[in-house]
Amino acid sequence: MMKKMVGGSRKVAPANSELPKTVDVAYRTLREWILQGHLVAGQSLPEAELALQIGVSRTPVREAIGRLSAEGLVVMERYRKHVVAKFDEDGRVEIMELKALIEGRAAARAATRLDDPEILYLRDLSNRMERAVREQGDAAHSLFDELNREFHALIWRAADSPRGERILETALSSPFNVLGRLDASLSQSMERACWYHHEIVSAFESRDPERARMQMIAHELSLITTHFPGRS
Amino acid sequence: MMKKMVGGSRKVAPANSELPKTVDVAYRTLREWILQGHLVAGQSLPEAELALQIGVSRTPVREAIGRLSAEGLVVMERYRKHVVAKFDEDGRVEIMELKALIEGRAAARAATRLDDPEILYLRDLSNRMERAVREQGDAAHSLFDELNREFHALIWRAADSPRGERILETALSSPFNVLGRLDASLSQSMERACWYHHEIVSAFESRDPERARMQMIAHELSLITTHFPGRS
DNA sequence: AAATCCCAAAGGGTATACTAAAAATGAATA
DNA sequence: TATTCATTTTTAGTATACCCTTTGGGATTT
Repeated sequence: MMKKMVGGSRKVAPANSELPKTVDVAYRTLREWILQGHLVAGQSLPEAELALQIGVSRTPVREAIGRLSAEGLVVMERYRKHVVAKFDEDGRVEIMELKALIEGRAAARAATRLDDPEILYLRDLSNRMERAVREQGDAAHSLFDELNREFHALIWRAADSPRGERILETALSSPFNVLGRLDASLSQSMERACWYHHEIVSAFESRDPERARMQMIAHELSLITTHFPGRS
Repeated sequence: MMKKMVGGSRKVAPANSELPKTVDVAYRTLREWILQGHLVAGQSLPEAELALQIGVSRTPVREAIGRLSAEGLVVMERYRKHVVAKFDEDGRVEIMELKALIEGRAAARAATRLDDPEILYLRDLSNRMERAVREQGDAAHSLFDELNREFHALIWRAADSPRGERILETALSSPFNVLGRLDASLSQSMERACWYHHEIVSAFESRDPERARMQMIAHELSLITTHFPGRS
């Protein structure tokens, strides 16, 4: 059989070196779609179709799915068919517990590493979150989310624990970690979170690692009760 | 055309062939090479050459490297060149601390989930490890390693925490977790491990999750002192 | 002689062709 | 009509061609 002239793209990618790799585009896009719920649990992930939708070829889509599979957000069903992972209640609780442990360690480390201005800033963030909830109620959600992210991000930066951080944002990221999923008593759960935030900042002010750890763990575990009221 | 598939598959799976994918071969091979030290830290990973050595094409090698990169065992240097990750002392300690937390949780869960025969078997394993060290000294190393693996594996099985287990064996696996790396006082560190093993089993016998957690954490953290004597 | 530039080699990134296996579809028969 | 078998279609796995950027050595220039 004669070898044919295969492959080779006529219209090949731009010549910009700072251009994001298409595999990263595919990865971020798919991850976003899964976390946002545009791709629901159990849904299959046909490579060709996704490639078409994202606007790249199958290869980067494949690699992206491989990475998501390594992270646990995608699993292989029977005979090599990739589907969006479905998390049962046990799985969600497991993730939240592991998250609590790792975030607790980050808080403990941060307690001895945050400097005074950073702690002041955390107190400020905490106050702003509380004010937002008090004044706007449920409507404070998106602002609260942003401040909350900043709060935790600053703690992680001080914790100086890159591997822990990476585990958190890959293996332990999940669509249900966002507070916004609570359909009922949203402002109540935000109020509770504010309380824990204040306690955590107080522990930082005392430079007390174990107190910071415990409050952070309690904070994270409280989300389990919020999401799964019937849980022990 | 818009017809729903009424039939579905009544006939379930004919004999599944389950042949080994080359990407898995590449992944396991590279992982092994890195963990065994055949590929040293900082060494570059030329796709074409590795593909040739492993006996597959570049594509599966690429995917394997991508997964290893997601796990942190491989990093991208400047201009998209993949190299074996190098772990400094801080990185190793960080991994061991995270490992301690997660194994501690597994022990706590196992304490209420192990049944009597399993606990008896753990006691037996613990005794056999101790005897091996007492009778053979440093030479007990490989036997000790095997029994130790079995010990921890049984705890993990009882813990019923698949995500925690997976995090441990991907993000937290590293070449330096093996006890065998200690050039000096190997039998001493094995003796110490035996002591902790006995304590852990005792905690299981008392069905005391927090005691099991603490002993397991202490066990894992003791490895830090063993590997890095100067560490606080 | 040192610095610079050019060209070629090397290697990674992407797209696509090819292959094989499983699911879907249709046909044939009881 | 329902079941089973064969064919088609779809899709994942793999290999490879071709693109681009980087890099290093040697030639040229100052």
